[in-house]
Amino acid sequence: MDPHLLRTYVSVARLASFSAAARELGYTQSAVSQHVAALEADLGMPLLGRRPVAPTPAGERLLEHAASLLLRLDAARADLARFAAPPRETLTLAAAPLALHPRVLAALPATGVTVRTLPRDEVPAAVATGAADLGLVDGLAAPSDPLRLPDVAPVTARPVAEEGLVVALPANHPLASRATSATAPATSATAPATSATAPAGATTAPATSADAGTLTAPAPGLVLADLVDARWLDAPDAGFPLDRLRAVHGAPAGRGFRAALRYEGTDARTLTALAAAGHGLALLPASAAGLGVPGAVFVPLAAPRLVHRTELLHAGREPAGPAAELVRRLGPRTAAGR
Amino acid sequence: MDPHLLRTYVSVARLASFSAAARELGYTQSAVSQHVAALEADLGMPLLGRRPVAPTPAGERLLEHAASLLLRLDAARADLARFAAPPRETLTLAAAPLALHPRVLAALPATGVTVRTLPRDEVPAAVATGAADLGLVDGLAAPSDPLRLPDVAPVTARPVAEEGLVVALPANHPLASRATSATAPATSATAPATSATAPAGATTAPATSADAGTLTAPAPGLVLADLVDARWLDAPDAGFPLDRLRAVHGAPAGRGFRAALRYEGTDARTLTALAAAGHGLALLPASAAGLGVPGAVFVPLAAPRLVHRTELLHAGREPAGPAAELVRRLGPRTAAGR
DNA sequence: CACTCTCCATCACGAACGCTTATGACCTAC
DNA sequence: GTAGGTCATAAGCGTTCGTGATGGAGAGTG
Repeated sequence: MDPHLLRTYVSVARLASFSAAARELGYTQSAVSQHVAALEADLGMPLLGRRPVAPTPAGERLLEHAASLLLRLDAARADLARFAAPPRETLTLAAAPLALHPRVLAALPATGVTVRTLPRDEVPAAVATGAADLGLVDGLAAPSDPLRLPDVAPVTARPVAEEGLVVALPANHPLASRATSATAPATSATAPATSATAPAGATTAPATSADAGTLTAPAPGLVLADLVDARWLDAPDAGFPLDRLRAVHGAPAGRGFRAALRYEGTDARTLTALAAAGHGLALLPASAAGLGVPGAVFVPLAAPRLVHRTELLHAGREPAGPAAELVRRLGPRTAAGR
Repeated sequence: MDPHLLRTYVSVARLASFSAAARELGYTQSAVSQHVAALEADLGMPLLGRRPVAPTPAGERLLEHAASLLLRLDAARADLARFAAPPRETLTLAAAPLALHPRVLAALPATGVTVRTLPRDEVPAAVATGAADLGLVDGLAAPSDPLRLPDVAPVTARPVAEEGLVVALPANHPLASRATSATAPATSATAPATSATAPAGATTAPATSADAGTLTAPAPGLVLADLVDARWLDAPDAGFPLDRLRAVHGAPAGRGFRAALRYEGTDARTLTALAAAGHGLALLPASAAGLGVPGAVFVPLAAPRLVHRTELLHAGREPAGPAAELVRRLGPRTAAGR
């Protein structure tokens, strides 16, 4: 199980071609063929079906292991390199689409910052391999529970903020009347000041309701179970995967929360605009109301009791340089939670 | 970062000797020297100080990574091998010293079972590498919270049981009067029936306090904070590491919970006997009262609100063979918790 | 059906690598 | 000072690894 062989195997499996993998890796097709043969001989089982080139069941299994192993290998390299090199002056921040919390924006240094939006599950890898100094990931969790991050990469997580969840609707949607606040503000402020000062861990109650018309008799929010049969935006890279909603609701994978329009991209504002245009519902953090999307209505999610939690990731034990400063500003308490 | 080089590096660091590592690995001392030199050249930094042979700070860091990487490499191998081979007939169970819960004992098949007690942090590795089919780990956690397992190995955890915690004392200890029940039963039953039928997740309330008189209120149990200055048994392989108690109490590492006698071993009954003999306090699951150690008194822990949680580990997605049967008997609910 | 194109497997060869033996430099013990 | 231990270095040599060339197997085309 030489990592070299694993690397070529992963390439071959991904490209479904020995020749293409050879081109990508700078090898000869012959070498790639020998690599795969060596790996299959080492493990004593076929890994790839030829013609067409596709992984066997065992090969599929190996792909999962190999991805994790190679990532951790790179992460170890990066960690050691970071250990020796002097701390960088610049700060690169990898953020999931909905994770760029106002609290973080307020704590960023004035210069030398690069922000990169990535799909949610690529952020830990970016932090681990050193492609980014810090990462911001978000997700659904019970109040004050840590996020269940995939343990593909060794990173340390610190809580940043928790806030309520809302469902984005077009203004003419039948359920829009349950919104507690008015439509989105006209000014498209980049950093909404609401909840920017809320301490992490505090469950942001849906306070400061604008008008009291919807408070008592009509439901103050939506129940996710009532939206199982609705049409949702399928935005695996920008919002929450629909399977996540199904898991939260307890539905089996593939049942309920049907997809309407599918959005392949990582822009949270685009996603909100699509919801506002009636192409499907979207579950968003409450601060999405500050995105300034005209025509969007946000209805708080009343049940199940979930929060949108944001966590800050860094590699290794303690960050250094500007990353350390940012961590210090965001998290005065070092070991948060259990 | 060839795993071969990592393996030799780990051996050299552990044995603090190039020559000894060469003997252990079946290499020449020269080869080991070249391995280390190659690794240092690859990473561009010294890893070992010579004379005496000791890791540099960067080398210490690499050791952590290397241990995890090599373990995962072995785990991947074992998983693939398991994937191809027919399911085994026998069942090997690796259990932490306090994790062999009566519920599990009751569910074991009649024949073909091997139980192996290991230190707590070696159990996941044993399961991942295939040295054991299933693992049982225990730990302190908030009620219904999953254990925080070190992610050194890719394993799947399922809850088995939760029960209260007790502090083991000798009968003549000043705090022994706070015990709720009498001393250990005379009969040394192998499988205590108490709490064997208690459902998982039920917090064992400290009920039926014995007598009053010590302080203002007749405390029905002990508060961990009152025992910070007591002398504790230091049994890193059998009980809970003292650092774990310090972390629970919020004390900095190394402060409080001083060690009295140190026990190097994995026998829970021995540990209880040491506590009964007055060599120090020990924090144990409530079912330890059934170990049948004469002279031992067990006082429930009233605060902080913690439970002794037991989880079952298995490698891969789904177990096969007798392991699958055991998992099925223990965990009717497949996906437990969040 | 022949032809061609592309794909992957196999063979042979040169270069590079990896391990061993042998030797040197250095330290500690007596 | 010598002996015994350590680790580093050099030379030798077998093995491995990658390349280039060749061959068989399908797929598409006329």
